[in-house]
Amino acid sequence: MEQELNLVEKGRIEKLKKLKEKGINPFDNNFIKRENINEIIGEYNSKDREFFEKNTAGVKTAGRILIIRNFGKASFFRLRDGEGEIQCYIQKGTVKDGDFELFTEFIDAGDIVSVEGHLFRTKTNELTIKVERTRILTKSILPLPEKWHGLKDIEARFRKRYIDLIANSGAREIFKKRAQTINFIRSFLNSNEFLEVETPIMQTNPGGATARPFKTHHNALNLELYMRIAPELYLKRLVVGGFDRVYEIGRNFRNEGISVKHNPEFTMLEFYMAYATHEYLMNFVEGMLSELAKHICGNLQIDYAAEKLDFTPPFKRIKLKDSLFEIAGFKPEELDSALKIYDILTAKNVSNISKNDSYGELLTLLFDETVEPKLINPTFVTDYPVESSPLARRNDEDPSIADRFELFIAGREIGNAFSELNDPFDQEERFKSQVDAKIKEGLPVEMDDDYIEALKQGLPPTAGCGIGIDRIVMLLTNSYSIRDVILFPLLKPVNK
RNA sequence: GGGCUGUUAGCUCAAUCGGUAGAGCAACUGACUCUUAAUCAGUAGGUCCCCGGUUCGAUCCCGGGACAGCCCA
Repeated sequence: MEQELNLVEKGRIEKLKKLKEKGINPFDNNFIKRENINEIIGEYNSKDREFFEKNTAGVKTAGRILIIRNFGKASFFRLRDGEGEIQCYIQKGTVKDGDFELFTEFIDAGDIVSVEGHLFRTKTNELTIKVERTRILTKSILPLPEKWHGLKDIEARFRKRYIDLIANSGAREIFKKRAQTINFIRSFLNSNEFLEVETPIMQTNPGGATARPFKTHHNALNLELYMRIAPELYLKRLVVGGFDRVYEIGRNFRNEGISVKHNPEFTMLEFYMAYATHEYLMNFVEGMLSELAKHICGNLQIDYAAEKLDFTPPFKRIKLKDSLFEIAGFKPEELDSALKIYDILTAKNVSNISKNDSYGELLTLLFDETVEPKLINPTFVTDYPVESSPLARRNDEDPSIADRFELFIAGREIGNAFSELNDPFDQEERFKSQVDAKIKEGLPVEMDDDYIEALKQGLPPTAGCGIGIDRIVMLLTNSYSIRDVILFPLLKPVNK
């Protein structure tokens, strides 16, 4: 608060005082709009000049002034509300005596004002409100960013997202599309008889994925709690309970690195469908995403960075091992033992590998390294080794692979799905080895006995799928960084 | 975690091979009743990210730190 005020602030505070002296509240309330700006545009944009000469199109709206162009005895300004933007024109003579001077003296770009008047078309045929009454609703004390370049500074855009949203229409568009994406997915699932549910975010035993959780504490119970890393195990309990189709769209938390692809909190869709298989879900996901792309982008082909992504179904499908041959170009004899793969990975400087890793785990790592970045168009990869799929059902013909697929788009993992393992004894065994492995990594896990008990109660044959919403929104909005699609991404605080 | 880059006026950016900085927009004053980044004339505005060091003198050189971006692991 002791900071030096800049000149603009000083001037605005001076205006504030003068307004108060005149009995005008610069932080007014009690204005009800009759119409939003996009309603005005929707109704009158098609009407020509003659229409406005013959008819009086009265409007009463409000918004933030973006820019003012002043001409002595007249003034143009642009007004924006939540959805729309329109030009206004105020002229000495068309407003009450003294109101024009009040406007030019005290109103600045950035202020929020109400506007009442009639529509007309300017010389250049722009739909414009001729202002007859205007009132300041909120005085803005801080200046807007530069009108032409907007707010460019990446850090400032994230820290002060409200300015980014005022100044950069691209940012507004991204978050509208984000909302539309979630709405679309929700209604798609609802219309397929899925039930939306909410499961615990604070958990005593974080499971359903391999990741470091955030820790928190409940005071009254004196209980260590973790922020969930996935909702999976709770959602499947609900399928046991008889909700055959459930989904949750919600925040997960992973206490790991931050990158253009990772934010510590991110949004996932997980849905579970009883009496379905992972094969069935591939078709289902394909349908959902292609309709989503069409709904959001108006097209099945969308631009992403330098790539063109084609969401036309059917998506390419390939077995994990085949992809190493066909896409990465390995020869079968190069990958016929764990040791050989280990050597290839070591040569590629891949860290976090060990000679004790199983053939399947190494194969998956090699896939991540060599195939994943090349999967540009939507591609389902199937036949994952069972070792890297601890919650997935074993394939009936080949028990070394899981009935699972992952979906890749633009070189990134977008979704992960499988036929759920519902054999409580197999699950218990796999949990045990998973728990051992996690403990070795120092992760806080224990056996989820309650989940095993739920499976003993009987989980119907079920398939489930998780889709990263942030990453989907990145694709649909051509965003390079996850931070562009999260309103308030995590940043370190700046110490003063 | 490592490497590279950046941080200068409210915003977008210059400049200074070491002599305390400049433009456009925004602001302020004046002119202007159809503009579209309005125009014209003028004025004011700076902890050059922070802390040390070298130096007669540091925004610039050196060391440390903060935050951010990109790349790598």
